[in-house]
Amino acid sequence: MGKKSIREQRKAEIIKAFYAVAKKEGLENASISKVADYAKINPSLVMHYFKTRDELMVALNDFILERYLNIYKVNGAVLDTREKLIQLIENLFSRKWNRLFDDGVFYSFYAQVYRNKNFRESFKQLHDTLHLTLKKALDEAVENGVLDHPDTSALSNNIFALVDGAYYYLGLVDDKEEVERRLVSYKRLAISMLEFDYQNQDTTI
Amino acid sequence: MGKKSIREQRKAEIIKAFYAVAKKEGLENASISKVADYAKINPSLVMHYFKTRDELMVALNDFILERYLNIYKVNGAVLDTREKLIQLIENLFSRKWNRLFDDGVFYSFYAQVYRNKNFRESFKQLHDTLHLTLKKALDEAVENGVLDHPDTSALSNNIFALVDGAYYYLGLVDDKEEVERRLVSYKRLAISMLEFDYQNQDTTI
DNA sequence: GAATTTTTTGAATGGTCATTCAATGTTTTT
DNA sequence: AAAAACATTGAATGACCATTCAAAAAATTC
Repeated sequence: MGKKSIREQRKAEIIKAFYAVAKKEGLENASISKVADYAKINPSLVMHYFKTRDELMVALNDFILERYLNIYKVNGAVLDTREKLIQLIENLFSRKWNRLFDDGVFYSFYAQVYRNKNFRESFKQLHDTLHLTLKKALDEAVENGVLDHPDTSALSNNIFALVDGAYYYLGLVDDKEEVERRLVSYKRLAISMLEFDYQNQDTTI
Repeated sequence: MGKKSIREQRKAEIIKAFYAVAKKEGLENASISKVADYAKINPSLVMHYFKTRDELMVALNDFILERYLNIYKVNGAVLDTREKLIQLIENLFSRKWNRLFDDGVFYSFYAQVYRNKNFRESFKQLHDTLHLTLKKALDEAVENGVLDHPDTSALSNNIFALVDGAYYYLGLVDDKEEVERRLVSYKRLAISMLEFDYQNQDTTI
């Protein structure tokens, strides 16, 4: 009895409108009215589905984190050759091309991590999931004899540090050729990290 | 004739108040009134020295970038021993301890890089300066025979990628012991990057 | 077509925002 | 003490903000 609910679709629409406005004008300037305008609905409708703007923020954050997770989704490929392993590493650096969300919006949310414990925890959980996924892939490579490394967990973390740092800097670069050049350098370093001969390393730091 | 101007000191005070409020409540919530309250002056006085809020933003950004530059200021030490070189690299990872500004505020500004070309350019210039400073230090180490590396420019960029990525992730970590553990791992990797034997590396990527 | 449920609107709220402007205070020089 | 230059205030502006609420519109069931 009564009208069929389209609640979830509407909410999704609103979140996407919020994202679109934030992308264009910055998260801090994405107001309820602007979002409603963009979605061609009444501002009250936004408030109907999200009691406060904060609720909308959390929803957009979840939306972004979900997309972020997809970016690094492991293609089911079995890591049984050196080439596939290298391809996996290189894919980590190609966020730019299959990017599904805006870096400006992402870093705006990231900035909140320092003031909001909930944000911090969900961000950390996401990143740890990503790191763990890579670790598992590396473990598979070890099992298949295409990688020899004593600590795949540390290796995974280190590779991600490089990826994150790379994109942090590349966000500042306009020149596409410079971006390409840097990416080659970063990728080469990441791949060299697979090789590193820990036995010869001085551990007395 | 007339009153002595205290313009520059007042402006500095206001910028610091702006920074303090932004640190506490987030950049997006740091309004003129709140800044004036914090500085115990009238909101109009803020507008007297900064015609628009945007002008205040730019001023705070410059202030932050300046501090950021100081963090990595090279201690005049001559890089003539292996230990000093390693110490220099390790210092890059100790932002946490001599941190002079808030990461939340910093990343809020960084997020603007994606929408504002002026911000992007000043950020890039700052980072390139930092990278170049490290490169010069590495060159000195090469001259003094404590480092053997074919491309100190790339090495400098790569080390910074690791530093930036490291702090990106560490911003998510509450547990101090975990931070320490990670730092050790990152530092070890950075130092191992000094060693890397490029002659043996497969360059057909 | 009445009852029910959900969607959607439109008008109103009070608060805060950045910004303007005229007036007042304060310090220095002559 | 007058004049000049600068610092500072306080009141007012209109725009926009998130949020509330009651009413209307639409769709589904009986």
